[in-house]
Amino acid sequence: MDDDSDRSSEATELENLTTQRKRHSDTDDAEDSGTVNEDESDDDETDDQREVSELDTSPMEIDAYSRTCQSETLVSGLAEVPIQYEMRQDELEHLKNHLQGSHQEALAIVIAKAAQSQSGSKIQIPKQVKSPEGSRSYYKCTYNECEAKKIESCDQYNSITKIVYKGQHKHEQPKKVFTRRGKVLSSSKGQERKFTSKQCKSSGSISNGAILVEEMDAPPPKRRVKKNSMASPGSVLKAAKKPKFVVHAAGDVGISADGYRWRKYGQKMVKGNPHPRNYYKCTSAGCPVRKHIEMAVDGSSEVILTYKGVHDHDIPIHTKHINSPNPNPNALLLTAVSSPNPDILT
DNA sequence: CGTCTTTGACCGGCGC
DNA sequence: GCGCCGGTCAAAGACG
Repeated sequence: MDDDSDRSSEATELENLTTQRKRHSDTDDAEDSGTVNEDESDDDETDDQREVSELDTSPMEIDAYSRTCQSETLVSGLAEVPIQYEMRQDELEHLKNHLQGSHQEALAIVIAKAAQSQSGSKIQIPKQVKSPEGSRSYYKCTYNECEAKKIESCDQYNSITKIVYKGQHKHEQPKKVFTRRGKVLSSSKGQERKFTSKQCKSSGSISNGAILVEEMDAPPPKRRVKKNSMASPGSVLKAAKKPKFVVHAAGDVGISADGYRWRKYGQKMVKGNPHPRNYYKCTSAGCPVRKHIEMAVDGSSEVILTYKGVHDHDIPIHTKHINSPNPNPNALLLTAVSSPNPDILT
């Protein structure tokens, strides 16, 4: 089978996922929110998380609360938490240029930009105003009833020339750090170990382009070991060092165009998500890389891709998108994320 | 006929 | 120790 059909089959899979989402969309909104709340409370709830629940918050409010905490996470850069960051078109262009180089560099840009936009204590929603000299981005604190605003001025090279803060935050700076599933990773005693074992080395996102990239150290290996094949401690150690990437992408972006060939080896319903998670292996001989794809729980069309491991080979196909005059920046970013760059591991 | 997908079963980790 | 859960295996079927 050729590469195009590979991509198309995976695209079909994603289309199926999208279809499933659409099929669920009428009924799942209420179900989703209920499921999320229920699941997190009965499964992963920690003391700190209960603290959130005790605030009599709806699932959406909890989500908002966890998002509020994400900027803190970004600063520390050490937790498994999605970080939302809206990237402007000119920034995307800038990113694309850098993607021609190393993806680590590109990631650094995303991260830096995200850090810039979230350097305050809150996630802020930007509204951009362009001018010949550059652009201004308007941010508003998303915290309930908080009127604090930030105006960020950039020059034509997208360098931030001025940041103006208006108003005071009416709340404490959030200190809790949540995992993706709502686990509190820091701020309470006894969480430090887990914090370091699941740390996120770097993060960035493009929410408008709808891609969110997370890179994290792999958690301790959960792979089962066959009874008759004694795994050496060395191999376990090696597995433990497998990097893990989590990519959030909108359903309509070219997420299948990461350039590698994948073979589906499993599908599983996971708790807290009405949509199945699909498991894929890289089909290249000996390549240990795996990924799984699932639809986001929330009402968005977001698709969550999780990559495990590093490809020990080059991209097997010619990604003509990359060489085209107008490459899809999202596909570029995904290609960058999954490309076998050893630098990203260190 | 080879390759890929589907899907139920199995296994290990983890929390209680 | 038990049960739940996520991840993987592998047989069977589908497909080109």
